[in-house]
Amino acid sequence: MDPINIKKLAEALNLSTSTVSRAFRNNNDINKATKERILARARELGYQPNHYASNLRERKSRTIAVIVPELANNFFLQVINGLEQVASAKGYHILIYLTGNDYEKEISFINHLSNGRVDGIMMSVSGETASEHNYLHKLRDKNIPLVFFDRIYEDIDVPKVTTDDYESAFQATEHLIQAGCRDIAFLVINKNLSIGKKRLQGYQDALRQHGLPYREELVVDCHHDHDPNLEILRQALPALKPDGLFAAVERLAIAAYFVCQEQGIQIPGQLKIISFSSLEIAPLLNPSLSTITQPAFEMGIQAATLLFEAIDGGGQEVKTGQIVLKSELVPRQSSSRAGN
Amino acid sequence: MDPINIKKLAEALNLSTSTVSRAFRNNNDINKATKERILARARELGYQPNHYASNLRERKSRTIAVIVPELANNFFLQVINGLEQVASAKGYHILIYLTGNDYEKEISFINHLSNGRVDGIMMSVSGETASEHNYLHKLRDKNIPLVFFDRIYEDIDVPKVTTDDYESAFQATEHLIQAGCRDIAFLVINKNLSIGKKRLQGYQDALRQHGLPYREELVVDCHHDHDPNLEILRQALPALKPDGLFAAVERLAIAAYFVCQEQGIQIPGQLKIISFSSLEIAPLLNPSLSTITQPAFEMGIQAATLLFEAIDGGGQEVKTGQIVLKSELVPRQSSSRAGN
DNA sequence: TTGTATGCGTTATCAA
DNA sequence: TTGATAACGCATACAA
Repeated sequence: MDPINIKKLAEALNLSTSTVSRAFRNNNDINKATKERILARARELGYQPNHYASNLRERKSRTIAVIVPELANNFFLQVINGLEQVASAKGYHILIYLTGNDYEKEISFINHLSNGRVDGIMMSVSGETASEHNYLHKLRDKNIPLVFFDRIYEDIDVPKVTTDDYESAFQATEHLIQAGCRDIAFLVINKNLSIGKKRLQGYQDALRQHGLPYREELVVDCHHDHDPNLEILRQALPALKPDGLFAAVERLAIAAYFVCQEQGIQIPGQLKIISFSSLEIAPLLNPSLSTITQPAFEMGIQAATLLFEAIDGGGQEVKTGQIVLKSELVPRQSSSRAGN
Repeated sequence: MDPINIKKLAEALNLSTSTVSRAFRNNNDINKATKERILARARELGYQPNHYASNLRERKSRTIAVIVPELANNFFLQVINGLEQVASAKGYHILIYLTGNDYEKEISFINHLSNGRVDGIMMSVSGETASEHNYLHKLRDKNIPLVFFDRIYEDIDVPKVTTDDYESAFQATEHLIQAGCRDIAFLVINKNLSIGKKRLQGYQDALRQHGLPYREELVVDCHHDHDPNLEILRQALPALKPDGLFAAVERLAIAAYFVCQEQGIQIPGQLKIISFSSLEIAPLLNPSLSTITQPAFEMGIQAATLLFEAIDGGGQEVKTGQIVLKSELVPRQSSSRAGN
């Protein structure tokens, strides 16, 4: 098939390309009847305006990018679901990029995307707070709005949507203390990353406030991947013999469950566990898992809304506020007082 | 900032746009030194070739679309992960579209994508086999390759990647029978959809082969959404009193677990359960869930590979074969013989 | 209400 | 090895 384009369609209708073009936009400078005629014929010939040509002309892509560390994670999934709802309602398309927690990849994506490929970017960052973020300035220079969610760089002045990480971590730790724990391990992937840091602080402050010592060895540095985490915990649990465990990320609680199963450690009898988690089936685990649940879907909606405000606002008055959503602590069996 | 483009960069370097353009492609018709100089200056000025202009010119988008019914599903997640691995290795970008199991949306996406927006499409279909699929012919007319995975339309002649649904369903049913079940319920969302149909057949044939009657009332039609499923099962379980339950989709097993918990039905004592599922934490459920696990990641890789073969092959010799991957039955406590 | 002409930023062809 | 030019398909300013 030779491809159909606006010119051929115009010829077939004995009209000019401008008129045809007008039929496909909400342009009122066109006769209703001709518009109908054009659309009818277009359907017949299978014509659709070429997206790339339109974008080139309009300098608008109607596309946004979402950059996340990974997909195999209920949290990001739900966020993307929220984003999708907002985006598709506005007729926007979504490009998805996975950094795999690789900082270099993040830089590469951003560079790639700063060429007008997208109208805006939503990102949960992969790198460490300490690292250089100059590559992000390019976006500002090019007027491409950026919104952070969950994992953020604090030194970059863009709109951010997070949850109350510090407070939730404080509560979670307090919850374990009140359940009778004294030696509470904190599992974290990167305690220098935005969220890891905040959650660590909440953990520390809760200990302090309840007169418990902060013991650095109880902070267990974990990995992004499952198998190394199993190894780490196989060593750490017998060595540290904690009676409480607070996981900063769902995946770490899962690993802990597996290792407890292996080593015959009773939850919550010998070890009480609570974790940040977006797992819908937390109640079905053995034992059911106490969670701090972040409003992930809502977060996607909010972040997307901020992003579209920036896009529609023409990048002029860039809002740079931070929205903090509340997480919910749901106690279940894994952290119940012994005997229950 | 006034935007930088190839022309300005060329001026700044006292070169022609053609030369600059060559520097950004693997074009050997260029002096190594000038190329270096161009790239250096480009970095300095923050120049990146405009994606839309390039695409318009080259008629290649280096972008593919993946259309899935939903995201909140470990299976699709893992498939997309596989796809992403293949695509990013080839420098392709991924657009993601969610149908929400809405057939109309699927049609709309396909129409949208038939304008050259993408170089290829990977889809797990949302509609019923019975419905009209003429909108898909447009893709063929426009030489946009399409590959189906998991949920397919059999009447459309494109490459397909599925798993051995019939055999797995047969095995799963047989597994329950051998565990002592006689009244085995089959939970399915759409028994007319490709996979639902195959799995139903496997279920039926296994019953027959083992001399058990096929009772239509034991086939429970479920919903895509969680809450309605709870309602359905709250009614169905007490009414049917099955001693075995085979869920065609992970989500249905989850719903069954919740309802059993509510109604105090013992798994596996009173009811044995097995389900298609890609849940990594199936071993941690209470009780651990017996699964038929599809090689989802592998499926993503295979489907993406087929897609790129079609894309790179210029859409000429369109392969239309079907790849069938093997699923794995993993027995766990939820279907163990009473007492274990 | 419709048509003409121009350019969006890039790349391919051809000539130098 | 480099440069001039045309074209990709569309949308807008302007003229009719």
